[in-house]
Amino acid sequence: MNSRPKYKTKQKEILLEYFETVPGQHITASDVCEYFKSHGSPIGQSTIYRHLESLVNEGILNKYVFDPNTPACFEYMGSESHKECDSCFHCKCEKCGKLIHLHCDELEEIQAHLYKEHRFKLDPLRTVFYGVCEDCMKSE
Amino acid sequence: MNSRPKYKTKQKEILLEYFETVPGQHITASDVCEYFKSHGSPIGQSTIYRHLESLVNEGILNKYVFDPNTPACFEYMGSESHKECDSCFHCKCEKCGKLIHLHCDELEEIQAHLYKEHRFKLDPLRTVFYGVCEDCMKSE
DNA sequence: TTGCGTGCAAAGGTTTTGCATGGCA
DNA sequence: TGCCATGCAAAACCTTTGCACGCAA
Repeated sequence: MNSRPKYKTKQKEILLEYFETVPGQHITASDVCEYFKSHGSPIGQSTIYRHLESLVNEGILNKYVFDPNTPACFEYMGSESHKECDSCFHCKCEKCGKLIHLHCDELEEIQAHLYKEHRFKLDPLRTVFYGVCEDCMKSE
Repeated sequence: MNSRPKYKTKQKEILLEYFETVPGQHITASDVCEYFKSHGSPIGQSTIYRHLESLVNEGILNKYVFDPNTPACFEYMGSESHKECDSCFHCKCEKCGKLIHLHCDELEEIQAHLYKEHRFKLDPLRTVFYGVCEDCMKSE
């Protein structure tokens, strides 16, 4: 729905290359900024934000927001559609803030159930399960 | 984990009273601010934010964040413990923004599964399922 | 050459913090 | 009286926007 890129630029190219090296990881805008700064090819932060937005619109990245005043996280979903994470939970620990990927078929059942019984089409990509992770349970 | 209120103050009292009048609705911090300002008993915004945080920690309010740069929403969950919503999904429609309460035993199964198989203690009060509601699916 | 892409700087809006004052117990 | 709670103002924070310059086609 927003500006579709018409030119192929160096910045966009290396940005995508970077994300391809960190599949399944959660990256913030400032992570990206730092990365390119420390690699000798800095990219302006507004450029980064603008690319992140358009990549999200294209479905190449996924965006997660956990709190205001906390940077949003972006995850590379592959340029093909999001097959890999169709069966992937995202769990966020309320104690330590850790983000966990769980690959599990159970999610599909939940999805099917919500759809059949409650007429609600779950979006697994945006849904985050909050709770307490194993490590933090131990130290409680 | 944060400052627990020790004194009973007027501000806290009327804040809770206000939330009791809007069960199931989504209220932002500035909504609260405006409400009390226009009712002749303004409350400092920092006070409001501090109370909102502690009420969330007590489980009396639930907090939803949809985007950074967009105010967080708060929902009254009942002052008694959270019995009523122990078996309650919260589903948020990405299209129309509607919030849906679903009462369903299935959640308990999900909870048990996450705990047993993945060592993750789900917090149903903070977890929101994102997706598309029935009405919006129809009009798609 | 045309106009999109870039990057700096500044604005924008929400939330947090510092600190002095006021109020509960 | 002893602390906690309050509220103002300012800071902090991430993100967006304005605008001039540069670069792809």
